[in-house]
Order: sequence, then C-alpha cells, then structure tokens
Amino acid sequence: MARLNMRELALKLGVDRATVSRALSNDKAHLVAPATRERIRQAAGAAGYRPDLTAATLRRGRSHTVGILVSDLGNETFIDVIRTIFRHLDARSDAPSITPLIAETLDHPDATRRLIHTFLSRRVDAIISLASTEADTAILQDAAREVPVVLAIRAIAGAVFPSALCDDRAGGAMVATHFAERGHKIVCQVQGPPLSATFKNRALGFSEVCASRSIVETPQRIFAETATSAAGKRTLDALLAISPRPTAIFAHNDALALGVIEAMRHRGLRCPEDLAIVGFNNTQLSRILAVPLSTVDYPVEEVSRHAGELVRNLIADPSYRFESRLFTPSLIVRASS
Amino acid sequence: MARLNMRELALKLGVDRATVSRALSNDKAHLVAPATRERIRQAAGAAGYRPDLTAATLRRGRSHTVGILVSDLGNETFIDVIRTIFRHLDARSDAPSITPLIAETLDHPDATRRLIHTFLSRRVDAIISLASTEADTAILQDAAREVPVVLAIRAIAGAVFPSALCDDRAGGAMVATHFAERGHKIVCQVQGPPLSATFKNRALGFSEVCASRSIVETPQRIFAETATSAAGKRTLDALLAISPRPTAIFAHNDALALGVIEAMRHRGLRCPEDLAIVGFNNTQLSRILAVPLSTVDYPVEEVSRHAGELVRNLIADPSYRFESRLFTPSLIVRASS
DNA sequence: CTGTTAGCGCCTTCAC
DNA sequence: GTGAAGGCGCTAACAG
Repeated sequence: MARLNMRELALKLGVDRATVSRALSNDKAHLVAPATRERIRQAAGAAGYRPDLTAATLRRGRSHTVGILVSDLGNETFIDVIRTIFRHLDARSDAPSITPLIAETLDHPDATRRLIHTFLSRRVDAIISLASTEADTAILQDAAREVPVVLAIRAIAGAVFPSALCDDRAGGAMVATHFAERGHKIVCQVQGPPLSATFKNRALGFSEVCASRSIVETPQRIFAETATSAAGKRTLDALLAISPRPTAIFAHNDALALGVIEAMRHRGLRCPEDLAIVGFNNTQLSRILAVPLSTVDYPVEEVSRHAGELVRNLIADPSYRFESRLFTPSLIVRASS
Repeated sequence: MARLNMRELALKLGVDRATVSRALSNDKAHLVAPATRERIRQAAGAAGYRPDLTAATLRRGRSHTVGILVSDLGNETFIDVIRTIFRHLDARSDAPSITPLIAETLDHPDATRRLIHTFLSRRVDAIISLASTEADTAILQDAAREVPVVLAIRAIAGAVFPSALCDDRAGGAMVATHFAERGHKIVCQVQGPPLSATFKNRALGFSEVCASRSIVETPQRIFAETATSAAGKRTLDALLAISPRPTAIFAHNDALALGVIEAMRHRGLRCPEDLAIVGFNNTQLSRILAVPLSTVDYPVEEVSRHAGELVRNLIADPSYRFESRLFTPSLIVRASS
C-alpha cells in the first residue's frame, strides 16, 4: 500500500499542503478556520494519513527523539529510571511526544562512542546517559557541543554535566550507621566495579562512617567483577576466609546481596544470625525474599523527574541555567540486618 | 557548533556533493577513484563530519531502523532476545547498522497502537513484536501492509505472521513427563496470564501429558495476575488449600517459581521435599538459588536468530517466502524437583 | 570516474 | 485564513 503523503491529501481536499500541515499541527492549528481544520483532520484520520516524521525532522531541525545510554538493560533500577524519565517527558501533552532511542553500552567505551555517533547522526534532540564512566568523558563532552547531554544515576568526577543523581555516599553512610547502631564491630563491603562512580561513592560513604564510629572494616576488600547475583555468590568464600570474621556485610546492590544470601543458605548459614546483610536499590526481589532484605531505597522518582526536566529545559533553551541535583536515598530496614 | 554538512565538505575539497556521498557510502565507494575516496574519507574524519541519517532516510525511503515491541522491559528473557536479535542483525558488516526503536507496551492494546503508529511515522523498515496478544491482531495486520511485521516469542492464534517461537506446548509437556517419571501423582500449575499465547500453550502441553499419563491435575487452577515473583508468592496460600494436596508445581516462569519458593521458605516448607517445583526460562536466578531451580531452557539463540533472519530477508524483499519456525526448549533438571 | 539535476515529504516564510 | 515557493541534507538517475 503506497503511503499517502501530505500533497496527495491536500489535493484530495482541494486545499494547499500548507493548510493541511497547519491543521494537523499542534501549535499552528489555530491559524486554520475551525471548519476547514475539522474537515482536514477527519479526512486525515479516515485516510490513515501518517505524517512522515523523518521529513519533518529534516525541515524542523528537531527530531523529537532522545538518545538514552544504559550500561545494562537487565538492571531493574536502570529500567525503572528510563521508564519514569519518559513518563515525565511525555506528560506534557501540549508538546509532541518524544521517542527514546535506547542503547546498551555494557560499559564498553568503544560501544559508547559508536552509539553516541549513531545518536548524533540520527539527530537526537538530547542524550541522557545512565552509563557514563570516566572513560567516556571526552566523548560525552564532544557530544555536548552538538546537543544537550544529561547524566543520570552515574556522575563523572571532575566533569560538569547537568545531572540527576542519587547521593550514593549518603546511602553508604546510612548503612554503616545502621550497622553501628546494631552493635556490629567488624564489617565488610562487597563492592561493585569501581568503574562507575556509583559504587565508589557508596564505598566511600560507608568507610567514612565506619572510621568515625570506630567500626572495623576488614582489611581485605571484596570486589565483585560485576554487580550481579552470580558474582555475589562467588564472593562468599572470600568473605568467610577473612579474619577477624565480619558480622555484617554491605553489598553494593541487591543482586550482589542475593548472591551472598544464596551462597550462605547453601552452606547452612543463616541471615541475619550468622551474617547480617544490607543491599542497595530496593528492588522487587528484596521484598519477596523469605528473609526480606534490608536495603537502601533508590530515589527513582526524583532522579528521573529531574533528569526529565533538565532534558526538557535544555532542549527548549540550550543556554538554560541548569542545576544538577543529588537526591537522598533512604534506608529500609527489614529482616536481613 | 554548527554542524558541517555534505555540501560544505564537498566545497572544502573541491569535489561535488555526489562524489562525497559515494565515497562515504558502503555500496558505491568503488565508483570513486581510490585516491579521491581516501582523501574524502580522511577529510570527513578530520572534520568530524556525520551524515544526517534523517535526510538520508527521506531520500532513500529506508531508515535502517527497526521498531521492537516488548511487553515488559524488566523481563530478562525478552531482553536477551532483543539483544541477540540485534547482534545477528548487525553481524552483517556489509550492511549499514540498524538502530532499534525499543518500546514497552505493558500489554495495553492502546499503548501498542500508539507505539506502532509512532514506528510507522518514523519510517521503521520493519517491526518486531515480542508483545503480541490477540487484542493486537488487527493493528498488527494493518501495520503489516506497510512494513514487514515479525512475531517473536508470542504467537497470535489464527493470524499468519512470520514468526520465531518457542514450542511452549512441548515445554509444558516436558515438565509433566518429568513429574510422571519422578512418581508424582497430584500436580498443579501456577499459570501466567492467558492473555499471551505463551502461557496458554505451556498449560496445554502440561495438561495433555498429565491426562495421558494419568497424573491428577488438581481441579483448582491457580492463576497469577502477572508473571512476577510477587504474584507467585501470593499463590502459595491457595496452593496449600488445595485438597488433595499436590506434590509438584509447574510454575509458568522462573519468577513465579521464585515467589512460590520464597513463600514456602517463609512457612518452613522445603523444596523439593515438601513440594517440588519447576520453572520456565532458565534465567540467571534459577542457577544461583541455593536449591537450584529445575526449569525449561528457553531457546533464546534460535528464536532470536530466526527472528533476525526473517526481518533481514523481509526488508530486502517484502515478498520473501518466509518460514515461521517453532524451536524446542529443553528441560533442565536441578535440585528443586 | 565525476558532475549536474532533481526530488524524497514536510514546514516556514512571505504574500495576498 | 489560505496559497505559493523554497529548502532542510542527502542520494539516485542521467550525462558526459
């Protein structure tokens, strides 16, 4: 079925293409006589006319498209943030809706560069990165010369981008404080890959409080290669080999925590009696466990809303005086600690 | 920074825009003298020139874009299939790379219609739906008049679309056979929402084998509102109220299985001693559990490859005589059954 | 092998 | 309130 275009539709109605364009637009519809406008909209609907957005993009210089980089599509928190950002972006029913171009970097700088290149070639109106690492600083700065670049979830140390972040350091600190209050003297972290600022900051906040409250962080540090439950599971042996043995673990996210818990269960160790555990993110998983997981609730809503606002304002006015913000998470104490 | 366009680049090099276009293309580069071609490519790289793909799309009538519908971005199996499809689509290094437009339907027919509309307006070269339900039949058939529409994972009964599916009925049958072999006499399913053909077929295959091997399926059927662990957790009360009490459960996916297991743990019931459980999908989760979950391995690779091939061939030639295929999953017996 | 020309479908002046 | 005309950046068709 050949697609109907605007010229053909105009011809059929005996009006000019420009009139059709105006009648079908959001912002210029008032320039068309109400009767004509309705007639045109009716006919467009009946004929199944669909404006060609690639042509409109070329003409307008605006694609109503936003590129979004995420390191791992399997991460519930990232997905929640993406969903929520676009819910906010599309909530403005006056503005035309925005199509996200979602791409996964898997934390490969090469992939990141390629994807950003693609975004720019496709004329995205802005880029949101939930995946930035220090390796991407230069690429992102380059991109920022062409379109607004907004960072969410992950900051880049030493680079100034409009951003919407969780105060991971405060989150780490909350966990340490909680351990102190529960009387733990020896604790340990199961750290996520320090490539992303997220985990670095969680570790920092936790360690600072441990130092100030004279809790001993075991000298051995446990790093998981990835922030997944499989990697978490593999850390238990190392954890149990530590002497003196910690009584509480801060796992840098819920997946890691789950891995540790399953490994413990396998060995017949109980949580929290043998080892208390706190995770991070407050994922669905943390709630369904038979021993519900203590965790830090990620401020998904706030981070997403602010990221959405930054993007919207920067698209409307690239010189918009943006404000980066850091949102405070909150500790949720459940049965695992 | 004003973006450089092809005309400006050509001017700078003292050649025609068409020559630049050819030199930078994949398929017509051989038409340009090697020396000129290299000079142009160098200069393009140095100047940071990026062809405008929206303009190219308009001219070519091909966007090198594929729309992909998924019901739930939080589902590991869907994400795996999406990843794998695009790995296959992009593997052909001769062809220009394809940008996916990923959109989540949450199984709302309205959202589906809107998203398909957007895809077509953005001139996608094809649509892949991993989210089709019977409510979408008409919309998808409409769309199929404009671009190839390929179904993956979920079929639509009574509609003919090129598709790449898992033989869910066979999968359900395998689980029942396994229960028969283990000597279970009374069994029950925790069914996912029948909206998607997936769960209907799993249920059917399971029930058929139960009937033929004279295993009793408990008269009460357990339906989870969604195929999530939270919903699975809530089914345990109903399961335990069934009389006669089943000794084995077929949960329609791993998330449901996990929910049931956690609820059991909460009550002090052991798996598999008190209740054997088998899930579906062979997700990461199923492997890390302390009592590793028996499950049915989803043929992600085959489904994805075939979906990718269908899309590639149908884009190249819309009248391509496609073959829909059904791939057989395989039972993985672990400790939970 | 390279240049010329035209036009993809839309939106935005400008004119009336 | 509507029409006429041009051009966004690219590539296909046709010359030469």
